[in-house]
Amino acid sequence: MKLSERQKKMLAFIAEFVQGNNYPPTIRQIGAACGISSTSVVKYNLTKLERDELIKRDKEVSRGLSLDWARLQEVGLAEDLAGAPVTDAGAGNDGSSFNFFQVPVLGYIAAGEPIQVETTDHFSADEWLELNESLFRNPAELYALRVQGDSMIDASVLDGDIVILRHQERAENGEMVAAWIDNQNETTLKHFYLEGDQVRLRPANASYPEMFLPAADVSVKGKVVSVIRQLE
Amino acid sequence: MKLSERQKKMLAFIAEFVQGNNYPPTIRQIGAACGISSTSVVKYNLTKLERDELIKRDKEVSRGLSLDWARLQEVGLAEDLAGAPVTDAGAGNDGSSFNFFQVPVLGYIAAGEPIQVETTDHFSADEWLELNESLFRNPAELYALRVQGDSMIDASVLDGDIVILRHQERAENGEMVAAWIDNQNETTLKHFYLEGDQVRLRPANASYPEMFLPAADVSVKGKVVSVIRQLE
DNA sequence: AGTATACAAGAACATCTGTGCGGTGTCAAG
DNA sequence: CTTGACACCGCACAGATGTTCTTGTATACT
Repeated sequence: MKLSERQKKMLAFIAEFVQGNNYPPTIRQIGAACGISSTSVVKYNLTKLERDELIKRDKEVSRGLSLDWARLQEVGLAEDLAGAPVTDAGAGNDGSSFNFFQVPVLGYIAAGEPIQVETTDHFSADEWLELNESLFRNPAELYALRVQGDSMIDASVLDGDIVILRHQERAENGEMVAAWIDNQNETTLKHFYLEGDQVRLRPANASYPEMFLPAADVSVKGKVVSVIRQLE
Repeated sequence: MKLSERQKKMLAFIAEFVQGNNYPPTIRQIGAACGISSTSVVKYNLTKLERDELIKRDKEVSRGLSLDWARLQEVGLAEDLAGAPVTDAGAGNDGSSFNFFQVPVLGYIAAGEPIQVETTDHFSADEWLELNESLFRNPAELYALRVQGDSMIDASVLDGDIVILRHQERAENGEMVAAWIDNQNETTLKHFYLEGDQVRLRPANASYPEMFLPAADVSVKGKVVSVIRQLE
């Protein structure tokens, strides 16, 4: 499955629009935002996206579409979309009288061996955390992942914890990040170090090896800003 | 501000519909679900709700409405809307709710040497956490404390973490609790073990000693149900 | 060349959907 | 009794919106 630039743009716009308006855009709005003059072309691409199960659509229903965050996470797109900056016009002004906000829980991330992100049964597409705004800045850039594995145990991040990440492409050395490894199609949770043109991904567990990769093969998907653990 | 039964039903239906579909219902769908035959009546009541700022509406936009959960919470309606199924037209039901609540952060608790803490005065709480109800049951019993010290570090609870506790007098052996030590007027965070008529309070850090006390001198103030850490 | 496939445009079409307006019944105030 | 606000109903209508049909342009493969 390969997405065209246009389709990615559509996904980004939908994500952004929904976040700003609390309801999805119309075909024509998508077209306008993505520079597509014809409604049929939008539908054409929407159908593609639906075939890939990246979105869900209710036929003949106005604004009857929603993103499938589980799948998006699976193909490594969710992180980009979740932190999408709200730039475009038309997207909403919400009164922002909210003093709390929602953070999408996108799925699982490997803290042990990098694993294919599986978004099978455990994860319901719309799981959200509600957080107090005072604790975070720029909540729109946040998303959450459930930790799978124990490789970050020495950093006091345990299997099953929820990590909250801020979407960003760059990280300082030593920060805990979600890193996407290109040729392995995997996202993993590690300490990040840029050393020349190499990236070192360090687990916080002596029984796991460090990973050394060409910087070009690693993209930072976000930085961990919070850890939440449920004990009961 | 007083809402009619019909308006409450409409709110409940909207909440439920959005939960199940990820997009809002149309005026006609609301009407059908709430036993309103006329679209204008729906609009009539919708306008009322918007005047009270319980919902937000974009005029001339299909499905252009959204609930203002902040306000709903404010007027104490959020709880009612959470699980209330609307009998008529079934939208997807979904156990999860949008309910959230506040947990008072009461102060500091010692994870090293015991220090004094006040656990009764909710109103002087210097800070509140906003949490999603889906994560917890019986939120009224919850409160939070900031951890001071590193004696629980082996349990992955660090200095500065916030622990959320459920208020309860009893604990199972091994659970992490906030324990009040009578003759010292102190509360401390420890693993709890009842051994005969003695209580053993075990830190999760080899450099701190266990405490052995008469059961009569120790009262459990609550059990840790969650740990939250801010990294930035 | 011939054919199949992916992508795109534009216009016509069929619904969907919010709005507006006239009308009904109730109820309390004048 | 009359008046007026309030809650409600039906219905017509315009504008919003998804779908479909036809046409055109590339590209890859036979």
